[in-house]
Amino acid sequence: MSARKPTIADVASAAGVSKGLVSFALNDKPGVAADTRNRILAVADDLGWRPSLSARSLSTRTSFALGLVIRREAEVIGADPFFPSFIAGVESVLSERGRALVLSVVPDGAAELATYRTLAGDNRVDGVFLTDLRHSDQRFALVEELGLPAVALGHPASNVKFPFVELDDTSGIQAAVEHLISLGHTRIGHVAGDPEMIHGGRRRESFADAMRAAGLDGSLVIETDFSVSQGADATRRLLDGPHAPTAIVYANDPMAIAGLGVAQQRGLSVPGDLSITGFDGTDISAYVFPALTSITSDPVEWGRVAARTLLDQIATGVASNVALPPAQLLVRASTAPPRHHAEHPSALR
Amino acid sequence: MSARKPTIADVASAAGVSKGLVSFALNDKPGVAADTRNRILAVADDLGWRPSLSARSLSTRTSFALGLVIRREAEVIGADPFFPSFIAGVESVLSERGRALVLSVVPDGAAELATYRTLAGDNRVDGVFLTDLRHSDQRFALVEELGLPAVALGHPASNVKFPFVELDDTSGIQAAVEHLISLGHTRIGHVAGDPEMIHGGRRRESFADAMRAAGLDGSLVIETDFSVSQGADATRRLLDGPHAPTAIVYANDPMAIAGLGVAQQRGLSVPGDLSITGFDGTDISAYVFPALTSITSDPVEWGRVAARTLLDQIATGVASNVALPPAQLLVRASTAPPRHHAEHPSALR
DNA sequence: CTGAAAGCGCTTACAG
DNA sequence: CTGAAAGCGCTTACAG
Repeated sequence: MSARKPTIADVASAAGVSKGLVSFALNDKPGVAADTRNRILAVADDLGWRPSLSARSLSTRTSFALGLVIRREAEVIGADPFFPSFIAGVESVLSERGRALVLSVVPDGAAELATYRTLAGDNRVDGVFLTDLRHSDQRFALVEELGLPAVALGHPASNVKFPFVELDDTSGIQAAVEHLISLGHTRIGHVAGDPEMIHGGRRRESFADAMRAAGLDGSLVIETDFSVSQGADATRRLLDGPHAPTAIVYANDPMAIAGLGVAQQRGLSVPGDLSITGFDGTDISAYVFPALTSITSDPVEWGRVAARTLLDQIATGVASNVALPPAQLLVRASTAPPRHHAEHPSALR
Repeated sequence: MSARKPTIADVASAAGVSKGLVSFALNDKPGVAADTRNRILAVADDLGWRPSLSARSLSTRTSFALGLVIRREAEVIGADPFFPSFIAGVESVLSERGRALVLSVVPDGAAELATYRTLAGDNRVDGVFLTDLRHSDQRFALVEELGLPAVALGHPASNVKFPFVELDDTSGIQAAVEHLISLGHTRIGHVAGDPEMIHGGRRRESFADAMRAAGLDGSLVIETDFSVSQGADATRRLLDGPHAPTAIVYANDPMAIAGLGVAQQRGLSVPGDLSITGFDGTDISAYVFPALTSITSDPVEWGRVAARTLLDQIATGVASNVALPPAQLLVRASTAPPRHHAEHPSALR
């Protein structure tokens, strides 16, 4: 009824105990008789007491929040649907545990590192998610220096002291290449992502490995920064080259959609003249024409598991690495036998 | 040098003043001689003192953070590139003012309201952004009840006590309709967004108004939830109807891209048989084939201005509404005269 | 099993 | 213009 929010002192006096005991009851500490504890909690509930977050933060040096720093250039940020889904997964875990997500979006590496420093220095978060891992990633040393608990998405290149949650994307790329080969393709190109990023580089290697395993030339690769515009550009260069591919494996869906646009603009039929595969199985990839064969993962689940892992790491100081189910090839309409191979037996398999 | 982070007491004793004076100097309060102030600040800098956020929060009841609650169903969340860009704009302002962004993603209206309550009850944020405004939006009463400063994106339907930052999208829709009419189209359909949402409803009205102004039938409208799948579905229904349109105005780009897919799947040529316009001018819309005529706004700038407005509102209790430059029609390749009107004079204008 | 008290690191009247 | 002290609302040894 009073305008003032009730504090722990109000609860203590209403329950006829000391503030300390209320705190113990709240935090499930031992040393409180069961019925005393229940009485205290009932009184707290009656009064509508919500323990003050800032008071708890000050005495426990805990912020009850987790941090996510996204480093993306303005041009790339909108096209990638990974983060919204990932964040939805993270949120589903945090909300039920009374934690909040602090999000930063930064344009470059310097701002990224500065942001982690500020987050840690302000005690703004209790731990951070590390996404878009890079080779020789400076964040690994930084979070250690800062003593900031962390969880990485993907398999770090070097040994690190924090847990990671990985989702194998190599088998998906391999499956895509094998699928194309089984359709009769032999000249297959790859529009790769940013080679600085571990997952960009690894998808590229998986492509090369799969081609090599089939005795084919896997050097038809163009690197990009994962952006739509570079995806379109890479497609043009591939098609203009001396050995134009009959199929292209893209490192993400937005680039594949841009590649589809380039092909169509040139009057090439997809998949008749050119087969195309994407990566991520985004919503929209099912609705372009032809519907995109893609490699699907589950970013929402990735978010959930990463959040749980980070929370464990913070609470106990240790958490085990998790391997999520690998990304799966989802065959839709953008892949078919190459035109001059249409009657090839392998196409009938 | 010490492992312990310096506190205000360390700064005070090092500078030979009281803690109170350090606080006054830090917060630019009057009553500190200029050279004393400079000396204190220099000492603080020397010691590498970072005022504790939680201590400040506890005494000032300020969190130095802003909240954004995004209510989206899982299916829609990934496809809409608005939020990543908007957030990047918000961040650019917050980071330079030492504020953080607390982000929540919730699946439905009940969770949305509960989240605002928690954010306010925990004093987790000093104010909130209100996006995706609805008619008779329950959040308007809620933020008032909670005493939570807010800024709305778009023009609220009712009178509200907080400022809003709007971006006119009606003139863009009108320009699109007029553009299509000038090309010779008379049967124009509209794949509308969620009618519950103010911007969804308003785009629909703008469409109807523009058609009416030209003496055309503006009833060829199908409502959706803004999702890609419903966009595709609405397109099919429009094309299957008794008066199949020769042009369709979509309420967002992802639906327009899905509509393009549907048209192509049916063997319709775009823009030959069907002209299409999108909304938002997303990156990818320039790379599909044919490149999408769309209506472009500037979500990054929207984020910047909204953040500044909310910060003003929090600091001073008032802030003026802002009208951003209206969304602009960007004509690309997905619009052309209808085939049987190709020789119509209006097409040559 | 319970209580009284100090402490977390700031801010802010209040007195000089 | 400056200092000493109380207060924000919790948690946590410490003593019983």
